[in-house]
Amino acid sequence: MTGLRARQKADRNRRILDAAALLFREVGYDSARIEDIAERAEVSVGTFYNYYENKGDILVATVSMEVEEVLAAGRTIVDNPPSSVEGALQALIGQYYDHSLVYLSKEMWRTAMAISIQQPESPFSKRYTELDRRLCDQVSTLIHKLQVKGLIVPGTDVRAVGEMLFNNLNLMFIEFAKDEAMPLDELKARVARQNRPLATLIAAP
Amino acid sequence: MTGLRARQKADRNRRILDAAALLFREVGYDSARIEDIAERAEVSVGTFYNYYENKGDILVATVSMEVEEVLAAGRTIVDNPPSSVEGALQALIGQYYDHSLVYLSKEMWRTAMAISIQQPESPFSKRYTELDRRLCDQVSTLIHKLQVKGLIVPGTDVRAVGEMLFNNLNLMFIEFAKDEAMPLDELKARVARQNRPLATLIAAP
DNA sequence: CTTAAAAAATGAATTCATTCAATCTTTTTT
DNA sequence: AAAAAAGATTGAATGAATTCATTTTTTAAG
Repeated sequence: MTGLRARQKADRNRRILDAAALLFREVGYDSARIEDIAERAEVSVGTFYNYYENKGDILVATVSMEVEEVLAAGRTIVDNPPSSVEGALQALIGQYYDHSLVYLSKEMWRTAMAISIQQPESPFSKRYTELDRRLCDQVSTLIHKLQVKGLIVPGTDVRAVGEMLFNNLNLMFIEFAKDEAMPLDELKARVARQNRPLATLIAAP
Repeated sequence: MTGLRARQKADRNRRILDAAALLFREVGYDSARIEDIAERAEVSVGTFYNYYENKGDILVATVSMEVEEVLAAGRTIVDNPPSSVEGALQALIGQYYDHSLVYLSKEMWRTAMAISIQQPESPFSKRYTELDRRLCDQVSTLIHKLQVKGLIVPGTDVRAVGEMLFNNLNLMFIEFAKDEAMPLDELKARVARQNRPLATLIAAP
């Protein structure tokens, strides 16, 4: 059986994470005070810092959980993709984007992305970056599957194409998060337009 | 002649900007205290805040000056591009990347990019975003010129291609800034590989 | 069961960005 | 040229994140 210490630790960690996620959603990242998070989690401020390096860290932890879900959602598309290059891409990317705002506000995304850029060495930033890499892989995998199905011209550098498509959809998501006024549909439409040339050109005749 | 007040204002503004740029380079962004910047610029802390909304703002101002130079450097390539799609792209992108680290450290880039994402409504963030847009336009312009020259298949959506190429080079630059160990050459090589499929496919036969 | 060692929790103290009411300087008006 | 108005500067006060010496709790040893 697990020792008392280990159980308490896991328990406190969860309480802190839950309290933070909730408070971020309620009042936004900036207005959420560490003191309040600590109070809700029934630990001291000092203890908070034993579990997370800094305020940003716990946001990135929250966001990472969301990205895990996005990855899982993407898997259903990759496992059974539409049979056109453009259609498959739109399905996967649409899945990503639709999931993105279910639990997180644009402000939370902005903050998490900013932190993962600014402090790339913190443990949770590394986790976030790793998740991005897996999303990128997922896009490449989709392209590869389409190639195996004969939908993409043989000899295409699948990884290069996947990376370019992913980097584009990722940067466009940053633009989307920066602009509170931009609706999801506009994001999708713009990315679809950007994808079209490449998608059309790599499609097997 | 300009009024005394206007002259003093311009002078103070320059002193603050110079002091900040220097201090950022000397000790890095985080360790540079507003109090020290103000002291070097021979103004009070309060005055600093009359000129810049917050600490991030003045970094983004510094970085923006650098991006202006990158834009100017890019113009020389666009005005007289190499006569192959891949070559032209590599020349322009190489110019961008080579310029990027002349005056700014990776840490300064990271911080500036993070701020422009996190506080997109601050005046200098808007300026930074605007400069990004102009860089993107420059890439599209290059593609367009190549198309006019007959080097790219007619009917290609030049803007869509330009945006995708730019978003890719931009995100790769973020990755580069996040990884202190990555050398410029690796960045260039990776982007060149990513560009190849699209560059090859849009090239007129 | 007691005691020593290790691991965690605690919150008061520190640090730094940011604010704002009071003061000073420049410009405009009479 | 004096007075009023407008525009700027100032630095002490505020507020929030982060630190760290001390205390408390848990585990391991005898």
